[in-house]
Amino acid sequence: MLAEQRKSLIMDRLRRDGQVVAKAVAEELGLSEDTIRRDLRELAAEGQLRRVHGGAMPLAPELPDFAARRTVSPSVKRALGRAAAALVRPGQLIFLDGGTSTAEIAKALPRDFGFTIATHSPTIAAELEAHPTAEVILIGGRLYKHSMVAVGAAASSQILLIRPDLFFLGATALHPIHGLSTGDLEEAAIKRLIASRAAETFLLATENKLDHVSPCTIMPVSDISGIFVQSGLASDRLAPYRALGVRIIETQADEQDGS
Amino acid sequence: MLAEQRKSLIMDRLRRDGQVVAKAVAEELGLSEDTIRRDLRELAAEGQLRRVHGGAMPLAPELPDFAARRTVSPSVKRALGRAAAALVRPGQLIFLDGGTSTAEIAKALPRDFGFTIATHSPTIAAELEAHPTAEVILIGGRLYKHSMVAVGAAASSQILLIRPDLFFLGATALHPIHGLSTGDLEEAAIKRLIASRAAETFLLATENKLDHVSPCTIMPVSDISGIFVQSGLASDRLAPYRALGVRIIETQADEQDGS
DNA sequence: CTTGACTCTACACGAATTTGCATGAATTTA
DNA sequence: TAAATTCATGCAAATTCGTGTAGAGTCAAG
Repeated sequence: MLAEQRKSLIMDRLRRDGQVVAKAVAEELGLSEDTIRRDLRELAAEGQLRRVHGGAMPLAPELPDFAARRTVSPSVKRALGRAAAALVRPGQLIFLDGGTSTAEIAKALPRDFGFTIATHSPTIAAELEAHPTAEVILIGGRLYKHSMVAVGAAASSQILLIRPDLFFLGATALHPIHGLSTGDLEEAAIKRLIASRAAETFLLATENKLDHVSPCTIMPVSDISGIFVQSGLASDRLAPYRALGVRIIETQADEQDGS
Repeated sequence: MLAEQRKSLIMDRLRRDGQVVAKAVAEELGLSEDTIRRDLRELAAEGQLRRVHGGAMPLAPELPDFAARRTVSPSVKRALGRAAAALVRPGQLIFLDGGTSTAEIAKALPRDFGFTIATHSPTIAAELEAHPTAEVILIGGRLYKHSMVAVGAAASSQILLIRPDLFFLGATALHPIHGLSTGDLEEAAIKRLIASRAAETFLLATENKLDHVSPCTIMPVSDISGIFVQSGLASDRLAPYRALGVRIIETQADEQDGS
């Protein structure tokens, strides 16, 4: 185990969990706490993290807006992201929608083979900067600030030039009768367009999206191939969706809930 | 076994695993560790990887490269960014190039009136999420990972649809005779195209860019309207540029030097 | 075919780095 | 206040590093 490798693992944990506990890392890696403490000290000296008693914290106390949205269900979204990323196969073209759930997919993408990611979210694209093997296609257009995705005619015309194998979609609301919906008309149009181009479309849905309705309809539930949800939901909540012929993929969140 | 063959195998491993352990490679190939170490040293000298104790790591996983570039002169870049942002007028269309200097412009943009920012850098676009009054146009295309900007035919065709009032440009090198240059051919082409569409083009140049040359030429110095530089440079270093009819805007860094 | 220059590899050895343990100080918790 | 963690430092053992050196292989000129 290389020292640098440890440090990058520590930084990964920090970004993922928002904190790092020295003892936990030491046990996990089978090394002495001294070694981990030394790493933390050096990373702190490099300005990579903030040293605290027992471990370390990120430098910036997380952007308030981002933090607020994260508190919804960070570990659940991670689980959804991991499960979705596992569908990716070498050489495929994957379209990632904007949003915090799909951002988790970007973090969990495999690193041992090549594929192409298309996205109209600059946030997702920036996230992929560190990825070693992913080719990235950025879809441009007028940027809809609230959700940070490109929309409009320019975005549409670029989307028409590609044909993704998989489309991982986020939505504000999901309802068995009213389908997928979101708050902005143009955003809904773009999502619909991407789905029409993609061979398969999958939705990532946290519990708070289920059985809700937002003003702008994206498409009926039957138009998507599958929905990723957290495990442990009552089966009668999922039954109406199953009845529409949609695959429901339940994902297990890891034990350690990030705060 | 040819040396080059070993090196490319090492690079493959690095891309695949995100790390390389000298000892492991030596055993696998039945060679001495010395040989592998030599290869690693040479690859590091070529800028292909980052040498660490026990092996090697990719160049920019944790963005040490980015961090290193920042440490060049954070307060100077802030000063350049502030001065450039001060040129922006209400209602204008501003094109921001990718890079750490132009990112400082994005941070310093006025917040008391409206304007439009176009950029082919998802990093810059993400930076503008928090801006209250800026409209953002994202230029898409194939993402050139190293500098995180969209390039290629798709990007070009979108740029041809807009006509910016100002273009704030970054470059790897600046030379009175050889002009502006950078390391990638496509990146140079995109910069050139944007400049040809913009009414005025301004370069942000930290001291380390002056009187250097990179492989791919962007354009002659005389094609740009002005260059932002830090104050306190020897006047004979700037004279050759002034002689080309280019405005030199000197900017005063603030007292508190970041780190 | 031989010679000489050049390159590459393995081994040797001192220097530098890393790691785990011990100790006493500092901090947190009850 | 007392007990329990956690921390920083010093130290020794192990690993890794860089340089110098010698031997093997390649290539071209003679």
